[in-house]
Amino acid sequence: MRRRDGKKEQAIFDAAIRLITANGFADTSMSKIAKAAGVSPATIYVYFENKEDMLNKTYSHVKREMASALANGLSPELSVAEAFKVIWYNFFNYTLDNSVKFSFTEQFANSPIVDRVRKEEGMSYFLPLLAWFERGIREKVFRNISMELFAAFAFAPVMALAKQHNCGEVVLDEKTLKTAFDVTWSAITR
Amino acid sequence: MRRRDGKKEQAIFDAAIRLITANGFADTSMSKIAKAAGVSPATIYVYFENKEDMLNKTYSHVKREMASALANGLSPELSVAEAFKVIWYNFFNYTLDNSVKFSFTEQFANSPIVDRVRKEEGMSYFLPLLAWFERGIREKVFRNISMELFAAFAFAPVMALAKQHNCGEVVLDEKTLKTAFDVTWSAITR
Amino acid sequence: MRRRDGKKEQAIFDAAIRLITANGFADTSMSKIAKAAGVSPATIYVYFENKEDMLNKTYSHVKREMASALANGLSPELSVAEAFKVIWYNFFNYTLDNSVKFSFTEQFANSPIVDRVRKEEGMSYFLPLLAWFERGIREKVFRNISMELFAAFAFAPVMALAKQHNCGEVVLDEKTLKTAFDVTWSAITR
Amino acid sequence: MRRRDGKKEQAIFDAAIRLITANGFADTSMSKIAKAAGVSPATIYVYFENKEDMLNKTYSHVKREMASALANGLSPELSVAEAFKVIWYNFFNYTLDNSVKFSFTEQFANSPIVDRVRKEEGMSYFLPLLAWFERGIREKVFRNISMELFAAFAFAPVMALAKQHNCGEVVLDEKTLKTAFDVTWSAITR
DNA sequence: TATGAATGAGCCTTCATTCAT
DNA sequence: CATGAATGAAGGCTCATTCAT
Repeated sequence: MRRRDGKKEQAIFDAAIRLITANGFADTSMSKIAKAAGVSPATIYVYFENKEDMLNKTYSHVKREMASALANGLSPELSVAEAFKVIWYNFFNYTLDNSVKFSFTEQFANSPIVDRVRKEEGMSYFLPLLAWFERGIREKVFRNISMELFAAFAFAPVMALAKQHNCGEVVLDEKTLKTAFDVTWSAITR
Repeated sequence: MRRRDGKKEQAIFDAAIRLITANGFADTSMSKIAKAAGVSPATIYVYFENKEDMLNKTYSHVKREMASALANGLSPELSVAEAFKVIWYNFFNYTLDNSVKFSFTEQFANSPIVDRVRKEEGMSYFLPLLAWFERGIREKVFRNISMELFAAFAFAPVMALAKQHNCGEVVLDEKTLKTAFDVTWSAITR
Repeated sequence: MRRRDGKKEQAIFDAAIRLITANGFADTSMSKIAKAAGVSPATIYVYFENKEDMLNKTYSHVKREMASALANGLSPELSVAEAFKVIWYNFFNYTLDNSVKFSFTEQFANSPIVDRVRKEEGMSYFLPLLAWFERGIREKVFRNISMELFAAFAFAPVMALAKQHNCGEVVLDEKTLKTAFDVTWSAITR
Repeated sequence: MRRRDGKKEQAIFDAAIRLITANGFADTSMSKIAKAAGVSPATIYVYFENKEDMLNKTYSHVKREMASALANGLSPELSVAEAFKVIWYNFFNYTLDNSVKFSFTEQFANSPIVDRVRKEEGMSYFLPLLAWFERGIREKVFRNISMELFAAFAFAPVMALAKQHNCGEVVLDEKTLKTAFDVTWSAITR
């Protein structure tokens, strides 16, 4: 008996992300995903319970990868300011380098298709970053605001710009990026 | 000969916004919209060419209404600072009072379903507000940044918070709102 | 109160013949016919009971016209041979000059859509021509065969050629026509 | 993995031929064909791309069978006269024994529904018979006329009579058949 | 495990016909 | 008489999922 084939699962993930991002969840049939992944439609049901389960697992998969990317280069020796800068640029770079995956997750940010449980699970991957925020408050580097407010001002503008960049509506060069960071910094610090 | 019934069209708009926001575009059948609007499925095709056309026209309809709400209370005598405050609070209030319509438009912000033409048309309704931004730059109230950067920092955080509020993840009381405005203001001004 | 408008009825006939010939009966909607005829769909129901009735009446209309065309130039003084030649060429010319109407009737020759009653009515218009056949038998010009056999050999080949001509598969020049007539003549005469 | 079931395809062919001949193409729904064939509507789409493709393939299927029937009993030793007689009677017998299939093909002889490609493919099955015609010309048995004229006079009357027979308008007994053949023979020979 | 065949349910859309003016 | 709006019914087709191998 063959074991589950990790490569097949990965191929299904990749095909699903690509097709769903391009055409939307409902307009992406299991057959198309199967064909793009090089497997039979029935094979998908070996790895996932059903279409919704496949989406949820794919969503988690991407979110975990994304959270991991954000933490890249962080170390306890860094100052809060340095750490924030690292995270902020990591975020920007991830969205630009992985625009398809980024768009994929954004598509479900306000959608009822991905269930609440998975979304919270997705959030949880980012919790380690939260420690930096709390330290920033304690050290009186950041404004004394709630985490939600902080996140909204620290990352929502980045995401908005990244989306526009991926659509080709805006060009984000080195200088613009620096300006964006400066504005962000002046918003969240005392 | 019967005349076209504006009430029917409005009923279709309302039903479409409500159902599509709740279940997504693809999972909202024309039959369900028709039933919710109290008309026959075929009647929808009297007012719209097809499902996609219905979505596009509904999108425009909502965007126009939204832009109109944002301009409420504006007058040329206001200072830039006053005008911005009016617009910002108008925006916040609209998203809170019309959470369904706001979610509806957000659902298509990064989706290929609503066509580019309609999105640009939707944008155009907001152009009058642009004049205030340009005046703010001229008067050296705002930072000297591009309109895209400005919009990202002035409104993306509001939208992020509004979404969380509508999901029940965050409570936006008077005080929080004031804080949010202050942070925004410190971000975009010199 | 206005009386029924013959021009409208004629316009409906013309549109129906043209569209049904081009696209078939079932693929020609009442709305399309109405639009092509420059009237409202509801207006068609002033002149006809329903779609089937419209087809049947159109069919009769064309058949009567066709029978009339075949008799053109006939007169009692002609010999049987002369009369047959007139009819045969009339038939040929009609099919070539009125290829759309000819195709229209052919479309229903073996179809259950036009009812039996109308088909027999259509046949009846051709009865006057039958007298010439009987006279030809009596005068021992024609073979002593049944009317059905006679019709099959006298006209079926012409129709087959006319159809091919209208499809562009065959070119019928003067010389070919004469040959065709000669072959026909040698088939049906003693 | 299940294998494709030739019996299912044949059942679909049979049901389609029967129903389309009786009610016409447009008035024969895929559901009805499926039910008559004892399969699910969706199953038809396993074997055919769409309704039109199903019709085209069914048409080809019948044409091939028909051409095969016409060649039954032919052998190179036969004289042209003998061979023609064999073919002619084969044709007649086929139309009488397979009146439904014959009507089926006739229904599309002058219709744009079956595409040109399929019609030419259908024609091609009859090409082997063409050799006999050419030999008949060479041996100066047949008149020196084009193939189209030959076909029109050799077979169009047969077809016309067969149709009337199938409608019950004419009875074709042994003697009538012989007469028909004699008339045909006198038409096409010198 | 892996797969292509098979399917019942459902969707978008069209249409012949009627309604109301 | 004339008409555009309105509609219930039906059709072609797709799809998520299961079957049988």
